[in-house]
Amino acid sequence: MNTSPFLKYINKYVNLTPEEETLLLSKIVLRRYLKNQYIVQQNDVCRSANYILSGCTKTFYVDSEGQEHVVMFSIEDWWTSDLGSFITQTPADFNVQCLENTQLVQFTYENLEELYVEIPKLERLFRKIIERAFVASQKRIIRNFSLDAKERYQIFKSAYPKIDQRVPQYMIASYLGITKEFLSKIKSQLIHEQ
Amino acid sequence: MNTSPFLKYINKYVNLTPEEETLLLSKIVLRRYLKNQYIVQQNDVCRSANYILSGCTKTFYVDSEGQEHVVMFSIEDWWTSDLGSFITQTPADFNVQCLENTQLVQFTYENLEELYVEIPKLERLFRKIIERAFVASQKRIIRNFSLDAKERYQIFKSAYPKIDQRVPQYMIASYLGITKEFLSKIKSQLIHEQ
DNA sequence: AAATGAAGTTAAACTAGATTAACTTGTTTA
DNA sequence: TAAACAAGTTAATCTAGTTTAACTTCATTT
Repeated sequence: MNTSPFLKYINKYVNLTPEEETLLLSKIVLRRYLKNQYIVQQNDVCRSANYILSGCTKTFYVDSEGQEHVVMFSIEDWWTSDLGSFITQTPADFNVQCLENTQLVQFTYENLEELYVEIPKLERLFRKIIERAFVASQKRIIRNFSLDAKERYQIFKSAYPKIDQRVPQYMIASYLGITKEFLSKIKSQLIHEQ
Repeated sequence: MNTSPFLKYINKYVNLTPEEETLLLSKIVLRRYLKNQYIVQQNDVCRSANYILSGCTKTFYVDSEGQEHVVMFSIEDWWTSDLGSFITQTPADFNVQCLENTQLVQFTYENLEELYVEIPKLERLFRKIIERAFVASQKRIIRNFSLDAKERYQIFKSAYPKIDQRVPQYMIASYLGITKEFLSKIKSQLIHEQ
């Protein structure tokens, strides 16, 4: 597996010296998961923060009625984890499952804590990454309240055109907070509209 | 205004030396806002990250139809800002308005950037704060999809009993993503249920 | 003390989206 | 090659929550 996309990603945020890069690489694990394998399971403690080299995952919650709710999709060059479980090392609320064969850069909790001490610049890196993730999450809350399902679907498609084509429609419906039947109706409306 | 609750808050996350505390205090501004004043206005660049010493704010978005959508409430010992605007120094998506007379500890963008360099521990502080905020935001998205309005209201009341009593009901309805009329109906149901 | 107006309530009519169920299409397995 | 199954579609019926509108309370202004 090739770590250069990962180092390139890191260097967009902070400039690491060659020694720091070596140290960083010594504390990660490269790992392959097959399609349908779980990276995290609800109620287990999430042991890793994961940067995706290739592949695709969904993060989802199974409610008391057994219904799945997709929180997010993650693809190459982005992160996936149950962050709440990871940072507190307590049982996870969410499952993270591979939708394709997936290659990851994994940080264990302990290694990441050590890295924060050894390379303080990484605090800045992860601060910035999470700032952006938080902002995106707040904007999504607002979109869910101020837009109807058709508008949300159109925004999703233009924001994540790659995901729309790689992922089953019923999961996209779940991400949008609607049923697969209603997504189907929206799509046929969009086709017949023009 | 008394900064000790603020320093106590900071020291829950990181231990500052007396010199670092002095430096930190030299780069903050203490400021009072009156009820109804705006700390941030939609489309202005958000100039400050704000820790609340006393008072209460709402963060809200006005959509293209002129409808208000409350993103969050903030009270003492918590933060308020348009983080997306603040970190990128671009126009704000949200308004932040005081619901009571409010006392703030304000960081300008420039001062906070300087502080991150002068006291790298603060990177850790803000990383952790934002991690927690992000986790809460993700959980809220899931609640909005997996619970009905009555359940969301009950969770809101038990999670934020102080806010429920300090804030007009129509704003709480907006935060929950429902109309004030429907919140009214839910409340009368809850009364007549037992 | 009357008038204005913001916040909240109640109830009838309405709609976005859910539920149920029957059907299609493509894929995997026996 | 048929059977079983997962993913998606269509359509009828149903419901959680919206809209509209009339009314109540209480605080503020004149």
